[in-house]
Amino acid sequence: MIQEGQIYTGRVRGIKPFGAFISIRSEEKSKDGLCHISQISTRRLESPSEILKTGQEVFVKVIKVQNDGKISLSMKNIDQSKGVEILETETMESRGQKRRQDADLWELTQMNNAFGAKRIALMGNGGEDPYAEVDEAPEQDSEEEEVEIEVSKSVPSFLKGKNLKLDVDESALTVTKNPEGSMTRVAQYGSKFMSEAKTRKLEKKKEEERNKRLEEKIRMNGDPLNQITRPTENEIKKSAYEEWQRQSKNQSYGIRSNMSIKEQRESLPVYQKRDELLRLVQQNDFLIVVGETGSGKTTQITQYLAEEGYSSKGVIACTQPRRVAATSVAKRVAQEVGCKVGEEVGYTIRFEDCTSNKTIIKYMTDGMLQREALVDPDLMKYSVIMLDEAHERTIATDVLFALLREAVIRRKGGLKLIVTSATLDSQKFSRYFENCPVFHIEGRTFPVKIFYTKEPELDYIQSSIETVIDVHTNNPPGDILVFLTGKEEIDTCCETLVEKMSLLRAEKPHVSELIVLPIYSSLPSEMQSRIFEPTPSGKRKVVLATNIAETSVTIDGIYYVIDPGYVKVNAYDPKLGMDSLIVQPISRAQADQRSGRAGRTGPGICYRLYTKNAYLNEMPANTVPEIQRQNLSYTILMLKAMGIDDVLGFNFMDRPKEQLILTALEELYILDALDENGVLTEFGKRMAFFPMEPLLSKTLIQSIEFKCSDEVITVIAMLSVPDIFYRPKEKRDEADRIKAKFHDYNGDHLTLLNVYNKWSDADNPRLWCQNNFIHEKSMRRAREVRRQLLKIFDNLDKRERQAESSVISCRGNWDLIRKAFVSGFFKNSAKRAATHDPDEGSYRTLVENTPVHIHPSSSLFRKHGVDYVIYHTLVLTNKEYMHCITKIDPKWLLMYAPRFFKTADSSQLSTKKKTEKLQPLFNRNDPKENWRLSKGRR
DNA sequence: CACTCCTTA
Repeated sequence: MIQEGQIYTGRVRGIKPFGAFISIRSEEKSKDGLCHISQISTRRLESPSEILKTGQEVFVKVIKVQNDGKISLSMKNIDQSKGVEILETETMESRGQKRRQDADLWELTQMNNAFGAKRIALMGNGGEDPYAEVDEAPEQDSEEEEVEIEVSKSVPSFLKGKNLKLDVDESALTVTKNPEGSMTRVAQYGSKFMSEAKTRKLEKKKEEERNKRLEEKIRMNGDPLNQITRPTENEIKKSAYEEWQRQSKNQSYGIRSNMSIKEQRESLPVYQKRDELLRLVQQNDFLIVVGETGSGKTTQITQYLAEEGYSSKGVIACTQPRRVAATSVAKRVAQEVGCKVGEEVGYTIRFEDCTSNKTIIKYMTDGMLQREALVDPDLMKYSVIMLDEAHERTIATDVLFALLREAVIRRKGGLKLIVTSATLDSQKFSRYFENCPVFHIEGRTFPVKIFYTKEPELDYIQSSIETVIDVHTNNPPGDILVFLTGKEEIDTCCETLVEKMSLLRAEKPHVSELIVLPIYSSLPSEMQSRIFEPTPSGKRKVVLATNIAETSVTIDGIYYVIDPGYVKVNAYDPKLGMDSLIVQPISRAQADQRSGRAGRTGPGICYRLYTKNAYLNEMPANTVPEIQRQNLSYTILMLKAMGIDDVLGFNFMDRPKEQLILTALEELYILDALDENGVLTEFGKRMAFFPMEPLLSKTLIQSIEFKCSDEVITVIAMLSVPDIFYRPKEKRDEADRIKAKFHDYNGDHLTLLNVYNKWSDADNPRLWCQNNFIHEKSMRRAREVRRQLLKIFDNLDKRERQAESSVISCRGNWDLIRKAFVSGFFKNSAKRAATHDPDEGSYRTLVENTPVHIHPSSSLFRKHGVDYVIYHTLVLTNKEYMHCITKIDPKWLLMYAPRFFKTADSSQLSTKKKTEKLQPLFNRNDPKENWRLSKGRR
């Protein structure tokens, strides 16, 4: 018999990313003639493959032999040369030694089926491989048992003494400059017009349902909306085509083709300052460039640097916050240089590396350079890096600020950094970069006349609509751009404008036609591109846009901008782990950016639907940088992976609140990416290989142990793209019905898997998407993410010297997929509220007990018998909604997140429940207690 | 009964 507490010789049977499988020799067979291989896991900083080799003999201590024959092992404090226990006395241990031991602890994990249990037959002297492996069938879930679960977070030593509890005030978003101002109040209460439109819509729907005859009548007479838009749509298309043909013949190439590329380049404002700019670059390692729009900085500065010879010392890089910007600028510059994209001039974005060894000018996304800094912190292949559009302050740019600042200093003149900024914060930028000079290049835009309202507007939707109609009826030709906060507002405004215009034109036939077009990111791209069609003469176009039209999309021919002064901003609440989409007043910088959109093709006018006083006194100067209002766990993991341990002291230009960093650290600790001392674990290192949120990378790695990585890769690819379900206004119900065909009983993660599988099986994927109301673009993107993930898995296998691929299919055992997600997303778990709860259908999160709701788009919406769930994200919009939800068995929380959950206090349980209760409370920190986790699972 | 925007080997 194998004895507890004894040291045995074992043999390493296989090395896993986490640890190893170890088999133990024993004199006697176990009851069923089988001996178990146990899994041993490690938290060392080295990879297990660096410590152990397959076939190697090791000394292990048996901690526990269970009734079913399962064995718990440990290698902690076993002298591997002698096979004896190292006994230490407490007094000898200095604090430092203790710490090192903690970090080196070989942690033991009781093997169970979910973690890839294998049995080996013990054959005696039969001559066959005594270690031949026998796969054990995955255990089916036993019938439901009631378990009460509560959170039992332990605070790691590196976070002890830190204030992890937040004050209520602090957890809420406070970014407004003037919380008492009229704009803030309006933002809080919302538009009366909107809420009225909403109730009107609801009533309308009710009426329609009640009276089918009326519906038929409407159909016979024609829907008022369609009556107006349909004939005009054809007209637009026809005349737009004619217009386009006329323009492409004479005009659109007109100005450009008259000028040679050389002449065009020399006509840019930046050309006048070429020599001065190059002198400053030569004299300084850091340089701030304030380049207004139309100055030519993005396309020219890189070329000047290359002409000046900087390319001989390394690649000249220029970062952009968006993928399209990186590719389109690279194409333009390649044209100017006279090469193909990918030769001397290239670009690198995710999934697309269009560079070669000839490339000397490289445009890339800021996120891409951030990933590159992870591999090479000194960025040795670059001689100059230009952080373009830095005033947008994306998280990647902010991180690069600090990383590049250090890299430039370390490389002592070998690397130059150019940062572009807006006028407003150029001094701040200069101070941060060692008081470097600021270089101004004037832009080339047309003047924009700005009008303010005399009184504060109480309903910005209503006044936007009124202003549009006013401009249309009274002002000379020129298209209108209106900035609204979201899809719902835009749709309602579109409808109202079309209605109002038809009434107006019936009354006053001389009023010209107004073409109303919406644009927001979730609109399919063929609908989006309609805004670029030129306006037929004699008509006017009004584009209702979200802030997508501030930077990402530029529409030619806009002469009027209507700016109500609000945006929807995402503010992450670290305490609740919840994104909040809140309507807020914009910043002054943003207001200026918006008005600038009127002056691109000629002098323009901007109507600001707020007072000048509000602009000056209620609006903050700058938008709060993203790094101060997002979940930072991915960013912090990257920093840790770069060897930056003191993230609290990291030199951010605008430091995020300590709470935001602390909760990110805590999240990483909970996921086992950080150890007790806040040091990156081997597991965390592996997580950093994946370009995604830590919750996702943890799930991905765990899925190997759950033997369902193939499927989990697909689901995570689907989670990493924008919403795949398309819901056009007219065919909403049909779309919903078709979507329901994909629903899985257990929730949205598996629904996504269904969709992906059906899509990849389809003969004609394009047609399939059309028929099933699915965004084809997102699906193709998901396939790209999937491919990338497969590659990363492959690389990890090579790194771990794994012969077999760790991409494993669960072959239909989809419970394993849900279990894998529990092991990553246990933090995002919620429990159905008690049935007597007044708010029926609501849930409460296990971590903070926040009331939350199932989003109506979920396949679990209004489903019964769903008591425990995990969710992908929590977003506060109209309500606190969980998005992408999957039903789970609460026992899984105990099994796969044992450091985080425990069963509820036994005194609260009924006697019946007590007998069924899975586990007594145990000491999570004692490896000897780990065996309890899977006891009772038979 | 429902969605600001963007990115990441």
